Amino acid sequence: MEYNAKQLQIIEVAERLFSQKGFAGTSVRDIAQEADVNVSMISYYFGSKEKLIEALFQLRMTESRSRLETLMMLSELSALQKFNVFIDSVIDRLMGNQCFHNIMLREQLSSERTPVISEYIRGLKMRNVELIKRMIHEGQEAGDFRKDINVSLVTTTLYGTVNYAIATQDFYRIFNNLEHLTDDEFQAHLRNELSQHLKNLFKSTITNEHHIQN
Amino acid sequence: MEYNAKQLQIIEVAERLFSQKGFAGTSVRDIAQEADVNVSMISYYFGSKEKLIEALFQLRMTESRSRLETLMMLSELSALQKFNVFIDSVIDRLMGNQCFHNIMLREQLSSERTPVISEYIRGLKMRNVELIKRMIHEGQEAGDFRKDINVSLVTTTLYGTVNYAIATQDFYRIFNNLEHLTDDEFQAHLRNELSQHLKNLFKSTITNEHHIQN
DNA sequence: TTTTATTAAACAAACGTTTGATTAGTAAAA
DNA sequence: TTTTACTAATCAAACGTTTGTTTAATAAAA
Repeated sequence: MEYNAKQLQIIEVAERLFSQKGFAGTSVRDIAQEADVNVSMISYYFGSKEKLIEALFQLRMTESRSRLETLMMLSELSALQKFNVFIDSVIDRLMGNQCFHNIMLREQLSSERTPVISEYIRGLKMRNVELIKRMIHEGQEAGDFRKDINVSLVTTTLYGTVNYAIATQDFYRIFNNLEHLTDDEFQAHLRNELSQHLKNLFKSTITNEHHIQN
Repeated sequence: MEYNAKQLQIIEVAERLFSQKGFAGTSVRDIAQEADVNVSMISYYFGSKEKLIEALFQLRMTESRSRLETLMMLSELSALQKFNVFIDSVIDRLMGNQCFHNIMLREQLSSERTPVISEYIRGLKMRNVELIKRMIHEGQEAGDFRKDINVSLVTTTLYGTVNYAIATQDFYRIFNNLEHLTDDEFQAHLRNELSQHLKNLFKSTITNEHHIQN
C-alpha cells in the first residue's frame, strides 16, 4: 500500500499520540487536530480508527522487515560477535522507533485486542526468537556457547531490558544526574550504556569462558 | 482508608479490566456490570473513575510496603545470597500481582497521565533501586562484587525481564510447547525458569568470580 | 429519625462515523 | 476551444452511541 503525504502525516501523528496516551485514550479528533486535517479524512482514507492503527502496524513492520536476517547470514563473524551485532541492532531499532515500540508493547499487555495486530506481533516475535535460536545453536556447535541456555528467556531479557529502559528513561536520567545533557546526548548515552551492559551480561552467561578456566 | 466488601469488589474488578483493556479502554459501566453493582456506586464510593484507580494504587502499594526492606537488613546472608533472595521476591511480587503490575507498567508507558499515580510509582522505583544499590555496595565492600556495575541497568534488567516475561507468557508457552500444563503448573514453571535464568545471569556478571580465576 | 446504601433515570459532553455540499483538477465530448 | 462529465479531496454539520457523572427517589441500617 502506498500512502500520500497527508496520509503519512495522519499516521505519524497517530503514532505519536497512541504512544503518549494509548489507542483508546486518543480520539480521532485529537489526531485530526494535530495533523491539521478534517476529522472525516481519517475515515475517508483509512476506513476507521481501528484500520488506522492497522495501517500504522503494516507500514512500520514492512519497513523493518528482514534487513537483519541477511546481515546475520553472510557474515564471517564469530557466534559471540554476531550476538553482539544483534544486541546493537535491537537497541537501535527500539530506540530509533520509540513511539511505535511503545505502542507495540502496550498491545502485548492487552489480551488480544485486535487479531490483525496480534498476528503481526506474533510473526515478528517468532522471527526474532528463531534468529536468536539459530545464533545460539551456531555458537554451541562451535563450542563457544554453553549448552544450557534458555533461548526464550535470553530473548525476553534482551527485549525486556531495552523496552523497560526506554519506558523508564526519565527516571534513569534523574537518578543518574544526567539532566545537564541535551536530549540527543542523553539518548546516545543511554544507547551506549545499554549496549555495554547487555554485552557484558550475556557474554559471561552464554559463553563457556569461566567454565573452561575451571 | 478502610474499604467494605462492595468497595473491594469494585476495586478488584476494576483492576482486572484496567489490566486487560487499559484505563481509557474500560468504562465505568463495564466495571459496574462485572462487579454486579449500580453504575452510580462508583461515583458514590470513590468520587470518580480517576479516583478509583488512585484508590487501587494506594491500596496495592501500601499492601506490599517494606516487607522486604526489613528482611534484607537483619539477615546474615552473603551479598550474593541477598541478591538472589531479592530476585525471587521480585518474581513473586510481580507474578503474584500480574494485573496490578500490568497496569503499573502501562502507566509508565504513558507520559505522566496522573500526578498522584506517577508519584506512587516514582516513590516505589526509588525505594527499589536504592535497595539494590545498597545491596551491591555491600557486596563490593566485601570484595565479592565487581566495581563497575551500573545499578540502574541491573535494576532495569531485573524488572524489565520479569515484566516482559509476564507480558509475553502466552507466546513463551506456545514456543516452548508447554500447552499440556495446567495454568497453575505453567505459572510455577515460569517462576522457576525465571528465577534460575536471572540468578545465573547476574551471578556471572556482578561477582568477581571469573576475574579471580584469571 | 437520621444516616447510609442503592436504584433508575437523566444529563451534558465526547465519541467514531456518515452525510451532503463544494472545490479543484482532469478527461471526454461538443 | 469550449463545454460537459467525472473523480478525488476537503469541509462543516449532523448522526446515533457511549462516555462519566449527577439527581431525585426509595430502601435499609443505625
